[in-house]
Amino acid sequence: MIDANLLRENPEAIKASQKARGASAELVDQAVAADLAWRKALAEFENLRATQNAKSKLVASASKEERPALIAESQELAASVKQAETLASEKEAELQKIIWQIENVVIDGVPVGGEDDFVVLREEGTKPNFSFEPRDHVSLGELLDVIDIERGAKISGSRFYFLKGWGARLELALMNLALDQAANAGFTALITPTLVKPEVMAGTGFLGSHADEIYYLPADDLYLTGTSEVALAGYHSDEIVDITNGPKRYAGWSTCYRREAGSHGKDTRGILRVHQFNKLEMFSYCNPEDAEAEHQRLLAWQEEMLKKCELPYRVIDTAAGDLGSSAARKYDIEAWVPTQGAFRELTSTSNCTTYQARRLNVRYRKEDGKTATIATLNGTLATTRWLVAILENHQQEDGTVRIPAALRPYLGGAEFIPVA
RNA sequence: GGAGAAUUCGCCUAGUGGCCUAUGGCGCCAGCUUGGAAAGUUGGUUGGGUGCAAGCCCUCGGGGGUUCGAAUCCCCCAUUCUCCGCCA
Repeated sequence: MIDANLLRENPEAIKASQKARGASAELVDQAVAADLAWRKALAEFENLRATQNAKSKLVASASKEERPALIAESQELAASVKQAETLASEKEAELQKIIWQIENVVIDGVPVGGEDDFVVLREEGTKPNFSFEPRDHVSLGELLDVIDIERGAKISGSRFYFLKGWGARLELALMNLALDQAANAGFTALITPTLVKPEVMAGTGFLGSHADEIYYLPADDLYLTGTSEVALAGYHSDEIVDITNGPKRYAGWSTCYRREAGSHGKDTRGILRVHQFNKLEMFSYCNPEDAEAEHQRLLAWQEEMLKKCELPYRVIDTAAGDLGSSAARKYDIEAWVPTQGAFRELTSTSNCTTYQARRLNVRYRKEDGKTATIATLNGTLATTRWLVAILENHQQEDGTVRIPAALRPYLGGAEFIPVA
């Protein structure tokens, strides 16, 4: 949710942001009008209520003779108070409905445009130079017997798979490497619920335009989360978080579920785009003034992981039109996928500023003792998709895959994944 | 799935229709005291909304209701605990 003060003081800034995203600027005008209407109705109700409270108080101390007249007066008042209260809450609901649709205000400097208008910030690592025809991760998966897509489809349908043998171990190794890195950096590890209530899903901003990507269980009115970000953001909802000693950081591990409703025919081969995968997510609650610096720190930790996995990558600054509704800025790291001759997204880190926290009512205490809305940020540290890049970039001519040195301690010291 | 109990300001707790503008303790903050501390003592200590402000309104798990007036009475929901049943 955007800041009501900003709406009152500088609606033009919000309009400009909405335009940059390709979202509705008209919503902002509607919100300003609804805000005025609500405050007017609220003032009327509160004045009536104050009168009623005063009269009620008189009843208690009134004499027997005075009482009936006072009660009669109050009775009359009660009806108009109720009416005014109803009107005020209707106006508030109207305002909320509009204001919740307005997306986060984009940070200055974010590239304008849509999906293809990202800016490449840097490119790191060396792309492998194969002296043979490289196999894609599906072929390698079969050859090494580490990914079983056929049986995944047999029991669950398309976009499901089994990780098997060294494949299963490799994923756990990757997750553990990431978790250790995060823990050493001061993150608190969390294994999160993957079914959440509607208000939490809505609070994190996922029920907007992406609602059809989410699995929903109507019998229980619960949503399956597509990222542990949902649970991590909800973790401190309705709380005042202590960040006097710096940002509160969590490393959340969970299985993630995505319907991929809008992506039929896209990345149908292999495990690049699947309905279920595992992810280790960094999440940070911090002072809003520190949010942009924290964003850079999250990005640096992500790059550290990419380097440990010895993957060539580039960092992109996502354009305004491609940001999620909660994000004010987003950096993606894309790893080189040799058989596609392309960079593919392995991580994403978003600065949600105070937008998400305001919806979920997460605050911190300022130095003057007053409370204020906190800032939230998130970023991927490892996902199942990384296996694609690791397998393809580190393959040898004989089909074996060299294990990056940083992962070996988690795989009993093995240096290669052998052919099955 | 069935039966019962509970939910009060960080924690514990008092409170059965108006004097609740919510009691007391712990913790925390500030003052006094002290060479400094502890102890003692005095005061403060839930949050939110609105308004230029004074102020006003809301907040006793959440939402409705009864009433001139609800922490208190009624209904629904959530969560926790206990017991029974079922199950991995």
